[in-house]
Amino acid sequence: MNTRSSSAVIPHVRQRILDAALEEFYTAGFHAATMRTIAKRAGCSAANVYNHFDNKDELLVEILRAASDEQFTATRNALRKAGAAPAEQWTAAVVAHSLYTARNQRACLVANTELRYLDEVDRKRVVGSRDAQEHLFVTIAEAGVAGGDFDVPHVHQAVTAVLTMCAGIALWYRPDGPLSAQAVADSYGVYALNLVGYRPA
Amino acid sequence: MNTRSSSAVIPHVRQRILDAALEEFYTAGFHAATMRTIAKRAGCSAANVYNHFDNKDELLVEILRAASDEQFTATRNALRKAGAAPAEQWTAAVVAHSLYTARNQRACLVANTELRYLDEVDRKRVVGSRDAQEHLFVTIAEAGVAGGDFDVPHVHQAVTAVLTMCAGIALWYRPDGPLSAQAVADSYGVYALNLVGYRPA
Amino acid sequence: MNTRSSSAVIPHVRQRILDAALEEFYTAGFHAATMRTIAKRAGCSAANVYNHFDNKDELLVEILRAASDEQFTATRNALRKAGAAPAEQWTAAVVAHSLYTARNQRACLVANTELRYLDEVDRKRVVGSRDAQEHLFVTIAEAGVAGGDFDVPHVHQAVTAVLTMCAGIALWYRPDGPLSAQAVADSYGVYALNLVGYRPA
Amino acid sequence: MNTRSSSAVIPHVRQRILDAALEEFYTAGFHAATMRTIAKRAGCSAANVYNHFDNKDELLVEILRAASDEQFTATRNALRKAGAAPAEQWTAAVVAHSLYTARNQRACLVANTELRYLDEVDRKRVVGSRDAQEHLFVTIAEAGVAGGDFDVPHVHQAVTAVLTMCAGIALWYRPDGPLSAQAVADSYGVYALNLVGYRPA
DNA sequence: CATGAATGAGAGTTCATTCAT
DNA sequence: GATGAATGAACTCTCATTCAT
Repeated sequence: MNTRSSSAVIPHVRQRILDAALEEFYTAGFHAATMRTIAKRAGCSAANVYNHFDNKDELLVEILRAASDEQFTATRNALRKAGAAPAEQWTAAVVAHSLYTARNQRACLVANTELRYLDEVDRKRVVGSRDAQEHLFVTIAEAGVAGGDFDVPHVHQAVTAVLTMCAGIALWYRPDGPLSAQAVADSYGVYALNLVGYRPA
Repeated sequence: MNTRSSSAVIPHVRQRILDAALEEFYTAGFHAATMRTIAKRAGCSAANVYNHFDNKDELLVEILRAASDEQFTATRNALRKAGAAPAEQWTAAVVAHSLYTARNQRACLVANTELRYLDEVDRKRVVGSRDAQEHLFVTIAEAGVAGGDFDVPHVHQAVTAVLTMCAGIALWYRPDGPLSAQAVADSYGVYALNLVGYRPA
Repeated sequence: MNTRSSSAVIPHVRQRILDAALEEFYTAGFHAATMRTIAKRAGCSAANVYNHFDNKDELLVEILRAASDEQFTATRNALRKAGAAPAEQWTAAVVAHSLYTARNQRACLVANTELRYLDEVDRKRVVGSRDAQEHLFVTIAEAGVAGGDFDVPHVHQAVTAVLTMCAGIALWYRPDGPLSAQAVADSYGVYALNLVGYRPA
Repeated sequence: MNTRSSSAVIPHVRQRILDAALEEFYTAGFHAATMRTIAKRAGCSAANVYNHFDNKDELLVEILRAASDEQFTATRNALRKAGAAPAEQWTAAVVAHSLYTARNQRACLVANTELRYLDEVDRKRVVGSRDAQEHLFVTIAEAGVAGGDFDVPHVHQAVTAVLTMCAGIALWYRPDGPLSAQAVADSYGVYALNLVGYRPA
C-alpha cells in the first residue's frame, strides 16, 4: 500500500516510455513510430513524453546507448570468466554477444536498422561501445592468428563478418522458437570458431 | 538519330526515377525519402512520378524485386559453372552472392533495411526469389553434411548465418576501399566454407 | 466568361494569401495569427500556403517589404514634385509619408509592431528602405537648419520624433473617421514644420 | 537580520516574477514569452507563478497598470510644480511624460506594443490612466489655443501626435546613449512646444 | 507525358495551465 | 508557498497523392 511497492509493480513513467518506444521502433520503425502511439502505449499523453526526454531522437539514443553498453559489458564479463587461449576467448565473446542479441532481440534489431537515422552528434553518443566491442573482437582474432590457432584471410574483415552474422540473429530469433537463446548462441560460437579456421592442436 | 541511341545516353524517365529512388532510399531511408526529392533527383515533377508508378511503395517494390531476381540469377549462373562437389557449389554460391552484394551495395542495403516497410502483399512480391535463394543454399549445405564434407550444427541456421553475414557486406563495402569486390567475395567464400566445418578429404 | 476576366475579379491565390495574412497580422498580431486562419480567409488550405511562401515569416517579410518600398517611393515622388526650399521639401516628405501611412494603415501598423519578430536575416530584407527613408528626412532637415530656415535641437533626434509621430497615425486613423487621409496628412505636415522651428522669412 | 532587511536585498518572489515578465515581454514579445522562461528568470517554477498571479494576462495587466499609473502621477506632479501659463504647463507635461518613458523604456515599449493582446476587460483595467493622461494634455493644449499662445490645427489630433512621438522614445532610447534621459526629455519638450505653434509674446 | 496547384491527414513539438504532494 | 509531473489544445510545417490543364 506504500509508494515503493506500487512502483515495483508499475514501472516509472520514464521506463514505461522507453519500453513503449522500443516496441514501436521495433514494429513500425523509427520514422513510422509516432510520439502519440508511443505515449499511448506508455499510458500517458504525448506532451508528457517531453517532460522526460528532449525529443524523439533522444528516445532512440537512450535505447541504443543502453543496449550497446549492456552488450559490451556482457561480452567483457564473459571474457573474464573464459580461459586465456584465443579459441576460448573467441568463443566466449561470440557466445556472449550472440546470447545478448537473442535475449534483447528488439533492441538489437532497432540498433542495427535505425541507428542511421540519428544525426552525427547523437550517433557518436551511441557508437562508442560498439567500436570498443569491435576492437575487442579484433584483438582476440589477431592473437589467434599470430599464435597459429586461427587461419583466416583479412582478419579484420572476418571479425566484421562474424559481428554482422551475430547481429543477424535479431532478424529471425523468436523466444518461442525451437532453439533456446543459449542453444543459438552456442552454435554461433561454433560457426565463428570454424569461420576463423580454428584447428585444434 | 533514332530513339534507341538517344535513350542510350540519357536513360528514360522511368529508369531515372528508379535510380533516384534507390539513391534516396539508400541515403535517407524509405520513410525519410520524399516523392519530391526523388522527383527532383530524377529531373521531373513529383506528379510525373505517378505517371510511371502507382505510389511510393511501388518504387521500393520494383527496386527490391529487380535486385532480388538479379541476385538469384547471378547465384544460379555461378552454380552452373561450378563443379558438382558440395564444397565447390557452396563456395561458388557464397562468392556469387557476396559479389552481387558488393557490386550492388545500395540496392542490397535497402533490401535489408527497408523491406519491412512494405505491406504484406507487396512484401510477398519481393521475397519470392529470396526464399528460393535461401532454399538453394540449404540444399547445398545439407548435401555437404550428408556427404560428410561439412560438419556443422543446425544446418538451416548456419545458412541463415552465412546469408546475413554476406548481406552485411552492403553495410560497409565501398568500391574505392582497399579490397576489390571480387577479393571481398572470395574471402567470404573462405569464411563460409570454414563456417560449415569443411574438411578437405 | 474567360479566365482573364474572372481573374480580374478574384485575385490570384498568392495575392489573396498576402491580403489575408495582413488582415490577420493586423487584427491578431503575428504570433496569434495562424496559418489556418490565414488560409481560411484566403479561401484555400493551410498546406497550399506553403506552395506559395516558404513559411509564416516569409508572409510577414513580403508584406512589410512591399509596404516599405511603396512608402519610400511615394515619398520620393512627392519630393520630386515639390519646390526646392527646405520647408517645401520637408512638408512634402512628411505629408506623403503620413498620407501613405493613413491610406495603408494596416500594413503600417503591422510594420511598426511586428517587425521585431523577424530574425536578423529577414529583418534586413525589410529595413533597407526604412533606413533610406530616414536618411532622406535627415538630409532635408539638416539642409533646413544649415540654411537658417529651421531651428531645432538635435536634428537627427527630431527626425526620429517626426517619423514616430507619423507612424502613430496607423494606430488610430480610420478611413471613416471625421478627417480624410489627406486632411490628416496635411495637418501632420504643419505639425512637422512647426516642430523643426520653421520661421517664414 | 529581520525579514525587511533581507527583502531589501533579494526582492520578494512576486516582484521578481514581474521583473522577469517585463524583461521577457520586452525582449520576446507577449506571445513569444513563455511562463517557463519567465519563471526561470525569476528563479522559481512555472507552477509557482500561478500562486501569485491568475494567469499570463494578469502579468501583463499588472505591469502595464503600474507603469500607466506611475507615468500619470509623474506628469501630474510635474504640472503642480510648473507655472500656470499654458506654455509652461505644456512643456512640463511633455518633459515629464518623456522623462518617464526614457527612464522606463522597457515597460513603456511593452505598453505600446503588447497592450493589444489583452482582452476587452483587462484592457479597460489598464487604459484608464492613459485616457486620463490624454485628457490632461488636451485640456492644456486647448487652453493654450484659446488664450492665443498656441496655434495649431486639430488640437486633439496634435495631442495624439505629441503623445505617440513621446511614446516613440521607448523604441530607440538607451541609457548608455549620447544623451541623458533628461536631455532627451528636454528636447522633446521643445519639439512639442514648437509643434503646437507656440509664439512667445 | 508532364506539371503547378491543391489538399487531408498527420507529424513533432510547444505551451498555459492544473494538481497532488 | 513551492514543485514536478501531467495534459488538452493548438501550432507550424510536411507529405503522398490528385487533378485540371
